[in-house]
Amino acid sequence: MSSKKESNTAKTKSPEVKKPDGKLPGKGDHIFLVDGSGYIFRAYHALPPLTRKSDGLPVGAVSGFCNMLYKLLQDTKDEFEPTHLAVIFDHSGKSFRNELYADYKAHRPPAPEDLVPQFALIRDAVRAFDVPSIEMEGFEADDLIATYACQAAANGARVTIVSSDKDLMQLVNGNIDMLDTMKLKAIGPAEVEEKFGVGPDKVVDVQALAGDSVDNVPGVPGIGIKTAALLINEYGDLDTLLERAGEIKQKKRRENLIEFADQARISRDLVRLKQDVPVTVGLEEMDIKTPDPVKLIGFLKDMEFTTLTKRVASELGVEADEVPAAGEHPADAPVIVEAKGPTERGGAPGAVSPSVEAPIDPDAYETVTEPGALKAWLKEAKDQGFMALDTETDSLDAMAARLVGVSIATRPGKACYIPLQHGSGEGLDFDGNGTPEQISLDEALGLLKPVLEDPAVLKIGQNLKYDLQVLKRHGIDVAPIDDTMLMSYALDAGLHGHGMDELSKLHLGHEPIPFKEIAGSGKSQITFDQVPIPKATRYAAEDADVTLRLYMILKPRLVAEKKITVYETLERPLVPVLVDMEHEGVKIDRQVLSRLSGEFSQKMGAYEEEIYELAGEEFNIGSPKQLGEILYDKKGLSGGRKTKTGAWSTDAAALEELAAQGHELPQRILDWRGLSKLKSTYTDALPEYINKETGRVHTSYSMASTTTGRLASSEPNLQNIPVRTEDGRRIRTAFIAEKGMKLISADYSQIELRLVAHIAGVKELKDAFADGLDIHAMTASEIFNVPIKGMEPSVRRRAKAINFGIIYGISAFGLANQLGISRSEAGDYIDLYFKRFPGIRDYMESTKESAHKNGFVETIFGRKIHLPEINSKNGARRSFMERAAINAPIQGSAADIIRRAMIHMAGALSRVDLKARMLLQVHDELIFEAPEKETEKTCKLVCDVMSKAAEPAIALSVPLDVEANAADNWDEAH
DNA sequence: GTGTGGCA
DNA sequence: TGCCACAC
Repeated sequence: MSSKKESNTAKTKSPEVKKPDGKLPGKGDHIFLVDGSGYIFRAYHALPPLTRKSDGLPVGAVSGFCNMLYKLLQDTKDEFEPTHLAVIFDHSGKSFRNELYADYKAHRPPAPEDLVPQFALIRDAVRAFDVPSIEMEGFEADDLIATYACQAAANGARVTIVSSDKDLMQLVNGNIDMLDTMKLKAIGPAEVEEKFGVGPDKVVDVQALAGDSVDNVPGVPGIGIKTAALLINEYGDLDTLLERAGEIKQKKRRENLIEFADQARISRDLVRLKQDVPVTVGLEEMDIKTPDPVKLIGFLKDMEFTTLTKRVASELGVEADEVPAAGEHPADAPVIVEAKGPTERGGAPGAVSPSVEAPIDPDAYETVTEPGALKAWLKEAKDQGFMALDTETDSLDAMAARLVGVSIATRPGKACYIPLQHGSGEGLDFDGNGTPEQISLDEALGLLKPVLEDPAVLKIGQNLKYDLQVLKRHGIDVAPIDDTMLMSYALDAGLHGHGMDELSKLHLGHEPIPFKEIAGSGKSQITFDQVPIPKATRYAAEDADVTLRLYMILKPRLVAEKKITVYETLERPLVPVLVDMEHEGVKIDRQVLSRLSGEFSQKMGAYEEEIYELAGEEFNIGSPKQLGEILYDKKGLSGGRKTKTGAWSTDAAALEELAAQGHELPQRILDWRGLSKLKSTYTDALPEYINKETGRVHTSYSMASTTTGRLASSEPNLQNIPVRTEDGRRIRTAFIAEKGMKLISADYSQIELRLVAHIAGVKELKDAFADGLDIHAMTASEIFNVPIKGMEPSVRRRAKAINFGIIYGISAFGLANQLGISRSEAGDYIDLYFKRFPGIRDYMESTKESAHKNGFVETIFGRKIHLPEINSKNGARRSFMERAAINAPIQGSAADIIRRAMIHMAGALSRVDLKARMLLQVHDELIFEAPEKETEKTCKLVCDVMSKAAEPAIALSVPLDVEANAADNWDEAH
């Protein structure tokens, strides 16, 4: 141990002090386990908000944490002679306790916005101190601490838990104590007894009875810590107490103990810490090491903690000025430290600070063809904790694409391309020596996998969902990730698109090499594996380089513009969820579709004959131009409208008008059109999308193509499968469950109207939803002043149209069209509606006003939707944007809620061990495939997760009702 | 109001 | 490219 002390005062870094000695703590050793999460919150709340001077990055909690950790290391050194130390964090997301009790910690508000980005920085700080930073998915820090404490104590070591969390007091015994560094107070068995009225071994029983409002542990009503201690001291333990509860004299207390016995037992399971977590980091890895001065001081300097930097430097005997600022944060973010202006350039010589502005030069990229070279790139990524990543494939279909190559960027301007399957096509010979030189696919994947799956290496990409999909099919589960496309979306939805080329031009002023230029276009287009490797390197490595540069611009903006929570809660975590859904696909019955297709063509043939007969000639029914001429010019039907291009309008509304006049031809055209659409778009097109390997259809969801936050589905679009007409619904019967499985469809009832009630604060609507009333009938009754009982269906229909109109930012014009009434009549309806629900008019007016003033609106979760043309001089255009402004918070909030539900769902299902897979999302509906035997349980869980999806971020003033049904096909389940 | 896709 | 039709 004395040698340790010497190394603690070593003057410079040397190889041996960095090397862990790997000694397992035993007799005579003293291990310190720091409750990192507790530390973070105390640091955050105890200190005034502090931001980094150069760029405003919030670093208050980081500063407090570093000071505490440093002080701990200093203060304890002489007093306790610690030999081992680790900092243990909660893993984000839920723990196994939510499985026991869904509401566990449900009252916890989300972390403050300016604290969120500091979590990763604090983990970096721990690493900079060369202290192990430990966390595990599914477990809380307390359980890890309990496991390590017991292991070490069993081995004869002394243990000190650095925390003031009362939940950890159950662990205290002769070998284990606690230290509250804030109050500089040691907590031993006596202190525990003072707090709980019982010894540490009975703390769990007392907590089980008393409950905990902070963690939402239910306990037994009417029993606090005092009473609980009294009872436990009298009866010995919880089980005996509950068995003999009948003996208790006080009536209410007796009744509650009997009624809530099970709840007390669940509470005990919640508070009892797990001591057998399958930890992956061993105690021997916690031996105290002297930090590497370059790493530690580099980090502190980068954070701009001047005082602490000086203190640490003098302690380590290093000149702080000689150490460059880290310039980036391992495992999290290469944050730009330098200022933008050219005058700020030319800092300390040798300081390597990545610059987004260094010119982009495709000739500078490296082609990696040797395993050794790949290893070097990956080592750099691992050492710095991040890399930009891009994959090249031979197809745009992620479920069919072959991986052709991978590109990596580690710094702006420093990027490489690793060709993997070039030239495998026939007759290709790029260098005249047979196939191109490249690392074999298997060897490259073997090298890439540990880094791409390393939780300490951040993978940065542009639309990474695609790359994740491809790599998943090659056995690699990439994590953690950051996505520049989604960052741009969280920041700038509505302002512009979020594709790489567009972002590059916009933010970097650089136009990336167009794909066309290397692969050609049209008929002569080649796939990427056929592109000569030098050309491929220029293109592929540039994409990784550009992505990294975009990241360095967009990531700080998320913090500065307070969109980090939107990104972290609604964008980033959805990526792996969608990867799984797309990967899973949905089963489609080919026979059903082909039968329908035949049936539809037969019917269409019959209609065609009839149509030609009525028209007096044969023509292309599918051509609006020809059709208009036949109907209006030839047949001379009246009342035709012209489109803005001057052609006759032949849309459904126009044809329906003609049909209503008693003409037969337009009705037949409508019938024909309906079938034609069903046949071409669905029955004929869908089978083409059945994947050869999986036999299922894998749609692709785009996360950043709507302005409001909705997803969009394409190739094929499974969000517009017919449901309205009988013929259309038959297409849904082709979507089926695997044998032994069922499809479950769960949808939100009236979610957008509920959000209107919540956002606009309309009491009558909120009450109606709370009471489960028929909302359209209720609206009709209110505005037309008729009783709900015995209401005419047409009256309810009108109210329903108005309700929809509200969601869309109603205009008299639109409502008139919808209901087939005059504009003035529609205007009267709207007036009536607003008179009855003035809150909605107020909401619309204030939304428009703020949209005009700010140029954007927001959802209830803070998602921003920009409306750059809201102040357009063109009146029609402006009105259009105003309606979009009214609709966006409603549609967008609903989209946010279902995104949250999807993100929560994956964990919720696996926690209770249900095998169901989420397959599809259709805006307010989620479709699952579940084992027949689990359908009931799955329906319940799905409804539960969906209806609570807004919590705990938002407390909605309306309930979110969800309906779920199971069946063999989608039509019956819906 | 928000999308995707087929067709001329 | 515009029109039309399907979904929520």
